[in-house]
Amino acid sequence: MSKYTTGEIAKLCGVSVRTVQYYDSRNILVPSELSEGGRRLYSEDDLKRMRIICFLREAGLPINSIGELFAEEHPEKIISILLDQQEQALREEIAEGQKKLGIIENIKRELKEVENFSVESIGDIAYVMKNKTKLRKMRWLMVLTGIPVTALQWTSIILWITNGLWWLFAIWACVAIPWGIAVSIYYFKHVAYICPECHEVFSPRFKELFWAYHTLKMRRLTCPKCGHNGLCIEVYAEKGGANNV
Amino acid sequence: MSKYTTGEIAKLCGVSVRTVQYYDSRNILVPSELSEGGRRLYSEDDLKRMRIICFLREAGLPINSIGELFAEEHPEKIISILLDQQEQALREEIAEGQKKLGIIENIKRELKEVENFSVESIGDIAYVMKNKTKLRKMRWLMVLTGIPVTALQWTSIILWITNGLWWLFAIWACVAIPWGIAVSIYYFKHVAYICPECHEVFSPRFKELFWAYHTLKMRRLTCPKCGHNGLCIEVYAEKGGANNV
DNA sequence: TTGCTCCTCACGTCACGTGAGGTGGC
DNA sequence: TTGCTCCTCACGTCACGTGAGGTGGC
Repeated sequence: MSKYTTGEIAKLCGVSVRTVQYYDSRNILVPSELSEGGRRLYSEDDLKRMRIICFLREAGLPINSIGELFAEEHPEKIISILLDQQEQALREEIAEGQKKLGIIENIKRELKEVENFSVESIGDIAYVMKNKTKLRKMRWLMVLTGIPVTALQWTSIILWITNGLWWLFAIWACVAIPWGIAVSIYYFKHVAYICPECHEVFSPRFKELFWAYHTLKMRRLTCPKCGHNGLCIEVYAEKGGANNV
Repeated sequence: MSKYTTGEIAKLCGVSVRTVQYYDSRNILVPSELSEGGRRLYSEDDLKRMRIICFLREAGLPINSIGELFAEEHPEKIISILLDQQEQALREEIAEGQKKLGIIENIKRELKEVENFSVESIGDIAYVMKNKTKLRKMRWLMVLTGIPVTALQWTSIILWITNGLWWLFAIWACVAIPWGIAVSIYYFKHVAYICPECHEVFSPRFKELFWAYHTLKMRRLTCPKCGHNGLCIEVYAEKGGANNV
């Protein structure tokens, strides 16, 4: 019967000598014999067992579980539980990793649009990302409530042209003007802006907001804190005031 | 200027008090003030910084990297490097997780076909899995080399029936019989079997092998080690003999 | 005065890696 | 005798969690 030394077991299983020693100390794989000089001697069965241990470790099973499996009289009872648990854990781990990856990719994308980068810009990106869905929801809500108004607008215009039916357009005007004001107020109450200079989140005056130059995501405003005038990113305004984020 | 205690910072950022204290000890977020009683007092800026730290931690960045980012005079130089590194690391982590998941699923599938489960059965599964591609390759090789022989067979049979061309079939027989023998020898030289009882990997005699009852993956054989007779899983025979796996 | 919060050690986690200093075995 | 392998401590990793024992602040 051939005997293997620590180093041989390690090489045959593709692990370090330290790992083999560690499994001994943790009672996962205790050598079946010790030499007179105190060296570990492993049997053929030990090698087989080590191969099984390494295989299960490749699947990510913790060594304690592997140890329990070997200690158990009826391993068939716990093996499937262990595998199910590990599968569950791995799925969560992967999902976690993908979530992190998503955050990284988001940061990278947003980073491209930042001009004067400082560490605080990351705070702005965090703010934008966390409220992105809320802002999007609100914008969609506005588009959807706008559809009937727009439909009425075109219907009334067409009827005016084709049938000379002018009063439908008058009704539309009576509806659309208050609707436009209400919507604007609602919208401006629920958005805030981030100063690219001092990274303050602020809600500007309605008047400034209304007339300011803007793109889809930004608006040229003056920061009430540092006085900087520039393009500010639009975000959803958290309840409780802009400062109390 | 409002000041926050450790507990307030923790609650506002959704972490534990211990975490806030830990970031202080690691110089990631040192409170801007200490009370006379030695309690940590955090400013508004500290809170903002903590938010950024927590956000970057959500992306999985190590706190040391976050600390460097804040220490750096030109963070724009290292932020993209850090993000790229982290993205790379996450992709590897996810790939690693998926590999482990694949192993788990494989074990589960193979486990269903095992009757008398013992821990050693996992060793068998490992063996089967590691040599699966080799075995599959060999089987495909045999099928592919068999195609011209089979083509010749049918061509000759058809020509014999339709044109009375008997000698083509005779040629086929002269080719096919040695071919069959050669292929069988080659095949049986490259496969081994695992005893379901003692988990020994063995290569049986050609005669026993040839006549034994078999399915696609198993063959009824007698184990030379323990004498057990039963269905043994077919595996690829590792070079250097079956025992020296 | 009484809860509540906060403070500082200090150990534990998980599976080893990495020396240090010494020795077995060919 | 000389390399090579192996041995046992013992600390380090990473980001905290979890007590223990004591104190600040309303």
